[in-house]
Amino acid sequence: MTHTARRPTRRPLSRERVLEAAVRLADTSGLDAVSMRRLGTDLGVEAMSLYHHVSGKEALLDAMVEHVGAELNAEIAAHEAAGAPDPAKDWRAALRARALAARVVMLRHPWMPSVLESRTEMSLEVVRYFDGVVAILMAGGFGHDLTHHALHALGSRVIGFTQELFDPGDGEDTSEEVLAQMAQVVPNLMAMLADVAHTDGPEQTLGWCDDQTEFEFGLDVTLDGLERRRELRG
Amino acid sequence: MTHTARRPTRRPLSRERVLEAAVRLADTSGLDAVSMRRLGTDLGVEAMSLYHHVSGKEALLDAMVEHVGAELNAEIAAHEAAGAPDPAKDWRAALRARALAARVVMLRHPWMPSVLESRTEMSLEVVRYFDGVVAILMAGGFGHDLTHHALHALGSRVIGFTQELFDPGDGEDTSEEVLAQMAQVVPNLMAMLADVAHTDGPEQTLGWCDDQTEFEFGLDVTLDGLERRRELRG
DNA sequence: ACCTGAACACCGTTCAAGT
DNA sequence: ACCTGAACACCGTTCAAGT
Repeated sequence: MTHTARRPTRRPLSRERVLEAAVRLADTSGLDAVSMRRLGTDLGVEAMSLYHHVSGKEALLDAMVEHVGAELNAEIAAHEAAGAPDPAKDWRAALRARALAARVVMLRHPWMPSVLESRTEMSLEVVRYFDGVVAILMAGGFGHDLTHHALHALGSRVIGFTQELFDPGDGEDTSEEVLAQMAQVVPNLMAMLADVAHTDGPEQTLGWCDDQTEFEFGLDVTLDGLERRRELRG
Repeated sequence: MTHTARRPTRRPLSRERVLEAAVRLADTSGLDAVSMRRLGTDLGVEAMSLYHHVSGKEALLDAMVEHVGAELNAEIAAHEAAGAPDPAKDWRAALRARALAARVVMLRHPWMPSVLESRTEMSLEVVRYFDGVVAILMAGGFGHDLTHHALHALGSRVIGFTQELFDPGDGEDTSEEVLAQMAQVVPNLMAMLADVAHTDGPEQTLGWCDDQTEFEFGLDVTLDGLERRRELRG
C-alpha cells in the first residue's frame, strides 16, 4: 500500500463541496450541528478555509436554501416532463400536484422550513418556484390581485409544508395522573384527543407534527376557499 | 440626597422579575439579544444568578412563552367579558374574534411565533387557549374528528399569526437593471407585483410580511373551507 | 438562601502568517 | 490563490467559594 492512498484524497475545496457537506450535515445531524467549525472538520479542513467559498455563516445558510431550491425546481421539472395537470383546465389539480411534489423535497430536508423563514434575502430558486405558482393561478383565471391574496392565504403550504405549533408528544411519559389533571384544565382538548387517537402508523414529519393526511386536508380546505373567491370575483 | 437613593434599589431577584425582563428585552431588542449574560446585565446581576430562578436557557424560553400565554388568555377573557359572539349561534364569528384578539397580543411580542415553534414541551397557557378553540368548534357543530382536522388546517392562524416566507423587501435598493433582470427570470411574479403594488400604508408586521389584510383574508378563506366541510359531514 | 467569579467547552470572525 | 493558527469577543453552563 502506498503512502498517497493512506491519507484521504484531498480534493481542493470548492463552493459546491462546501454546500453539499453543509446540506448533508443538516440532514443527518440537524441544523444546530451546522457550525463553521464542525463543517470544517467534516471536510477535513480548518473552519477558516470555508471563508474562501462563503462569506460567512449567514451566506452559508442562504446558499443552502438556494441549493435545496435548485433540487426543488428540478423535482418540479421532472414532474412536469412526466405529465402534470394542465393549469388552464384545472388550476386546483395543478397547484395541488406542485405542492405535493415540493413536499417530497422538503421531507428530505427537515431543517429547510426554519432556515427559509429566517432568511432576509430571498433565494432566486425559491422565487422561481413561486413564479410557477403565480403562472398556475393566472392560467386558472385568478386576477393579479386575487393571485396575490392567494399566495398569502396558502403561505408555506404551497411550497410543501406547514410549520405546526406543537410536537404531538410521544405520549409515553404521560401518566394517568397527569392525564386526569389535564382533563380538568383543558377538558375540550382532552376529549377530542381521546376520540381521534391518531393510529395512522408512522407519520411523515417535517419539523413538527405535520403528517401527510393533515397537510392534504389543510391544502384542500384552502384551495376550496380560494376557488369560491375566484368564482365570486372572476 | 441620601446614599441609598443613589444606587438602584436592588429588589431581590425573583422568577417574575426575570421573566418580565426577558420578555421586555426580546420585545425591544429582538430574540437574539436574549442571552443569559445580557439578561443578567439588564437586571444588574451576574448571569449565573439567573440559574436560581430558571434552570437554563431553554427553561427561560419555555417560561417566556408561558408568560405571554397568560397575557393572551387574559386578553381573551377580557374580550369575552365585554361580550363576544356566541359560538353556538355563530362559530365562525366567535373563532374569528378569538384569532384577531390573539393577534393583538402577538403583535406586542414579535419573537413569540418562532419561540413557540421551537418549544419541545408545550405551554399550559397556550394549551388552554387551544382548549377554548376546541370548545368553539364543538359548539359550532363540528365533531371531534373534524375539529381535529380544523386545528391542523388553521395552524398558527388560529392563534393570531402566520409565519410568512418572505420579507416583501424594502424595494429601495432594487435598481431598474435588477428589475429588468428579474422580469426575465420570474416574469409572472414580477407582473403580479407591478400590478398589486402594496400601498396600504404602514403594515403591522409580525415576524415577517403578515399584514392585517392578508391575515384576515387567509383566515376567512380557511374558515369558509371549514364551514363547507362542516355542512357536508354535519 | 442567594449571589459571585473563575473556568470550561463551545461559537463566528479577523488577521497576519505560512505554502 | 488557498489554507492555517492564534486571537478576539461572544455564548451557555458547572462548580467551588463567598455572604
